[in-house]
Amino acid sequence: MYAEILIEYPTKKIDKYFTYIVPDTIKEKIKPGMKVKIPFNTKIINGFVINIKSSYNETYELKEIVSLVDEELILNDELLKLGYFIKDTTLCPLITAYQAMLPSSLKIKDNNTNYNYYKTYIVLNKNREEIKNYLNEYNKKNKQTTILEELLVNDKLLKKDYSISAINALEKKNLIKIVKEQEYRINKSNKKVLVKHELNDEQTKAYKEIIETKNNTTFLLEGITGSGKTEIYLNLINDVLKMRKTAIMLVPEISLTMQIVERFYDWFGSNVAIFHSALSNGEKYDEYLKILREEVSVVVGTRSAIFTPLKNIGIIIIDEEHSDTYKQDNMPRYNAIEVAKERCKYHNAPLVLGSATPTLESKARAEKGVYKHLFLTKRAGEGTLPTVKIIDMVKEIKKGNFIFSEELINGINKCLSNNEQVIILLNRRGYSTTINCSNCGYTYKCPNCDITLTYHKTTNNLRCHYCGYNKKCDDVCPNCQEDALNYLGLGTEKVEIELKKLFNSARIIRMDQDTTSKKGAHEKIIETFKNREYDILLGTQMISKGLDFPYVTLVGIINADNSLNMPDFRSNEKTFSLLYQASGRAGRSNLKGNVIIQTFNPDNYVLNCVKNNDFKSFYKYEMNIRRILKYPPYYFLVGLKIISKDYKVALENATKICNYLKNNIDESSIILGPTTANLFKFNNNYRFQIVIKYRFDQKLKNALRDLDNIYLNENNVFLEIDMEPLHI
DNA sequence: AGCACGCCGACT
DNA sequence: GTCGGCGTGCTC
Repeated sequence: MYAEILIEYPTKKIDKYFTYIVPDTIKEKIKPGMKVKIPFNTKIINGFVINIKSSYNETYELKEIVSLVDEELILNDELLKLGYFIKDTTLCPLITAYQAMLPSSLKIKDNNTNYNYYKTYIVLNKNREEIKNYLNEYNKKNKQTTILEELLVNDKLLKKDYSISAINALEKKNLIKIVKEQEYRINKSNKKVLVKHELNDEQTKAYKEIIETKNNTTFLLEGITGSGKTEIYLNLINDVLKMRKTAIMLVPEISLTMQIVERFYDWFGSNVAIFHSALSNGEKYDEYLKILREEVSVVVGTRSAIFTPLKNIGIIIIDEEHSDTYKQDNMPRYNAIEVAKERCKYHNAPLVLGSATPTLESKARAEKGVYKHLFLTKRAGEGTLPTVKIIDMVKEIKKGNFIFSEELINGINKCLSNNEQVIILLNRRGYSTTINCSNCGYTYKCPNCDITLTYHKTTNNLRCHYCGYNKKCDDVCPNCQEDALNYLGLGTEKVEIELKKLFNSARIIRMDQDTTSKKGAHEKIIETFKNREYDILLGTQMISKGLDFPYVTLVGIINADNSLNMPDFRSNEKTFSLLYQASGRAGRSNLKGNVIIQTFNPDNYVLNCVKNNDFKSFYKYEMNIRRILKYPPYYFLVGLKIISKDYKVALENATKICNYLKNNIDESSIILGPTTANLFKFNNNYRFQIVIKYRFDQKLKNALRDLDNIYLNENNVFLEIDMEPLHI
């Protein structure tokens, strides 16, 4: 018996099967999808079984598998097959696809032996009558008798809570015994008594349409902010469970996971497993085990939760489907939406994509009838859409208001006096975005990357937000030694300081990458703000999505131009969705909401669409641009990056690749470049970029594969291929 | 990826 | 003379 095995190393160079002899001792147990120990070259490493076969035709001598690593953790057939799909669509080494499917604690290269978590209990070793008799005869009170009495009430007690000498004595007398039980680190007991909201007409219609469709259909549920999408999801999953099937629900990121997860626990109790990056390895391991053991039927999680080994999937729901967190930006560069489609096809299950601002791709597909289009146009409950105002900051600055407009200041004051809450959004962290010298014009740049350094006042240093480089701040210009350094641009740190100056009685909390690095920090900020321990929540885009604070009546957006000016073909779309989502945080209860958008481009079409809550017009406008410029959804994209420590080598190879593509792909496809990549220098690597726009190209995939293979053996230049990139 | 092997330069 | 730099090639 022989096994075809993938090696744990995630490189394209050894992306192939290695054949090993299966020793008789594990013949009965070995299955595809198992992790094994194997000799490879000079070391014993981990491998992953793909196929079992009875003969081999290799000419060289084979080695034997050393041992199985875990008999319980097997990737099932569906997921094994899915690995090939990932490899084929993202051009990754097969092993990386399987690595992505496993929680970090179970990754193939992980050598950690045991994540199982045990608790030690004491239980009675005789029946109750015997114990009662014993207590009567004993007729004394001490630690031992207390334990026995408590054990008569409770079946088991945690060993660590009681005196070890008393326990030992009782054990000797054979009255109790010690038992070890495996526990899950996350334990949600049973469901709560539910306050189910009645679905309104629109919700009911959407819900019925989905639940009555018995086959693999993709739905786009386009519902305005606060229209009650989650309520529909919960009802759908509830029905799926009744049919004895399972469900996956994806959410974009942790900051909003907890609010949604709580509702899932309320509905489904211990039938839910959760996955997101803030869980510890042990927690992830436990949640994974619950799924493998078929103890849960609902999984809620971020991107990688799309790979959970649930069987008999009845529905997959992807909330906030426009979120770019669903695409992984390193190997394997998969998009969870595409993976979801594949899994739904396999299980013949519906896929629901939900958003207030779907991607243009999704909306276009829905309009073409590829997806079934469902709408929610009304806020559920009492909420009404907020009133949005655009403030011209050019005029405000003339009045001397550099950061906050008069209108915003008044608005905040009004909120504070009404005991309502405010959210302030600024999509940039740090104190100031650049420091430059007004004497010689010097600007601080990262020595490793082509990017200006951001000044952080709390730590008094300059940081590169890309590679993490940081240095202490100087008092004078390092170039001309003049005391002429200017702090330009605005970050959340500075806004926080200014807010505190202006509203000294207000309680202000800041939420950005710098205040949420610790485990649980997200939840804590959201929780305390929800409990109204703070009046103003200030933060970057992480505060814009999905959160539900009934007492927020004002959302202020500072420097809305920030994201508008990003050098990316999606910048309009990103801006619209960011501002629209942020606006949606206001007025979610019976209190009327207001939104103030501060900008230097008050006439900008995108901003005015946000103002009018008009996704339709924005969509039409942006589709026209995309059509003219031949971008998605009219064309598909491939992004190639050519990376080298040596500028010349990078450029030469980029040009070579471009020529290769011109000769080897369909002439209807458009090749752009080579140009310098968006982040031209990153970590001391020079980066060039080629973009391919295509519609139907039979030759493209092969050409890309060939290129990929050619560049495997290059040591000083790397080729990175990104199929359907979100950013170029 | 990780490691052995091998071929050159600059040290006690 | 030998230690160690990293370029090359192989791994069932």
